[in-house]
Amino acid sequence: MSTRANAIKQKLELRLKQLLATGDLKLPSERILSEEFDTTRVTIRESLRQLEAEGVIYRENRRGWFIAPPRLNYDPRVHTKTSFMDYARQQGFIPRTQVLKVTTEYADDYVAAMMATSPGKPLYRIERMRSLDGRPVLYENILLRADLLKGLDEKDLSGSLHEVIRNDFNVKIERTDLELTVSTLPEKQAEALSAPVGLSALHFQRRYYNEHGAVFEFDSEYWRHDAIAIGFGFKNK
Amino acid sequence: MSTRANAIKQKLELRLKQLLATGDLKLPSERILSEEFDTTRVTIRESLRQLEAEGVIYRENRRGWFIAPPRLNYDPRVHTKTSFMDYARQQGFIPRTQVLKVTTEYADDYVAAMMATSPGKPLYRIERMRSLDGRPVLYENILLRADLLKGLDEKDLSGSLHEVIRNDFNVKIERTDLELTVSTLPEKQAEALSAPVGLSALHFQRRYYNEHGAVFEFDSEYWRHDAIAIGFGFKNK
DNA sequence: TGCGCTAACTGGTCTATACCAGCCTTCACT
DNA sequence: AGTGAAGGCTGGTATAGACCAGTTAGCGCA
Repeated sequence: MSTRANAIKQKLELRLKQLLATGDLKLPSERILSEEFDTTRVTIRESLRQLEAEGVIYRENRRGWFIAPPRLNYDPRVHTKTSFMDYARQQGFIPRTQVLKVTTEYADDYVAAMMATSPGKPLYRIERMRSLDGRPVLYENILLRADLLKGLDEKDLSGSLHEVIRNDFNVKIERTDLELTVSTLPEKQAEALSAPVGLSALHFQRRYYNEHGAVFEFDSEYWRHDAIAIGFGFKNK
Repeated sequence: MSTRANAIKQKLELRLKQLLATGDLKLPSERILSEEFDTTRVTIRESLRQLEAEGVIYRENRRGWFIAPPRLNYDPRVHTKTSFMDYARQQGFIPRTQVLKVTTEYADDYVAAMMATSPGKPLYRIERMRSLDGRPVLYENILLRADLLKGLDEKDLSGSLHEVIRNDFNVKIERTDLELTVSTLPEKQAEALSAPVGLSALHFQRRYYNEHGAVFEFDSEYWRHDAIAIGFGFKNK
């Protein structure tokens, strides 16, 4: 394209390479960049937004723009077998899980439908935030059937949830299904991740079935779009 | 949030419901909206961009903003078995495939590495665009080992590619791996889809292996982010 | 009736400017 | 040395206005 913003974007990409070479991960401020490229902040921001949407750079609220770290490679199918903590470490990240809230509630119509159960069923709700190398990347909202997992809310939930379920409860994870869409971070999630509201995000919805075909867990996860690459392989029958 | 753009976004969501109720899928123009909400086009556009990023609305170049149609539900694992045409029709869409370009070329270093073969190998390159109900949603760039699929470039490629491979060639699709990231539409892809450059997109990279473990096909696909929901289920071993 | 030009309308891009809100460094005082 | 207030930095949001480039509908002429 021959737009101003696009030309600037390409020049910025060169600058990023230079920065990376010197090990500097912080970009100059928008005002400095707009002087350097002889344009206004609005246009510079347009270029920066493009690079942000590509996952090349990201911003921290009122602190500045930074070069994006490598993505976590993620196979959604191993979620039940290998914990987040484990495979993040395998890829050289320092992962952390923070439990934000654990509550008990009762299924409303929507949740009851999603979990194929009846409204009013008691549920545990767990909200967690996970980070890589100190950078928050994932917000999860987990709903669990309290009648099938009584006492789970008093366990240590800062590690692998499925390890806890496997070890301390008589529930077998038989089947999983998931839906994945590209959306944006809602307000609450954005705040928890200290990310701008409306940042592009990958939204997972997951259902876990026990050996009797009942949904005992229903998750909603928001990942920063620039923090993750989904990858997996399979045999063709 | 208490920002102006966010308040307007919420009001817009109400307007969208009203429009949907009357069956009208076109939004009023930005100028009219900015008068209606007593603000400037810049702010209105910010609200519209948010809704666009969520996949609620989309725009057609210099024609206006429209309410987004339902997403195609897509299981990336059935790609080899069921064709795009078939499962789109199953979900009530009218699909169309348009072959943009078919060329022969030789593997460069990057492609050779991705296909685990040597540079210089002859390849067919197929570029296709696919649409649902007349709306372009997918751009694909397919690279195929010409030595393993000699003559493929002269077949009818406007239907299922893997059906052609299955029926007319002695190549068995044994295994697939794929990587999926959120990115944006590059210039060429955006043009082919008549979409704005930089629109959020789902980027697939796929590798197909034959029964001898060789990569005979390497794909790069860009989907409009608002046109697709990835969904699948699996058993936990 | 049908064709072609025109003019109005659409979003796309850009300038220039202003003020707000949170972060961070500096420096003076204890 | 430790503490705390101040001020300058950052991005975040908003206004007002301009011109560009395709789209579309309408009008007048053949």
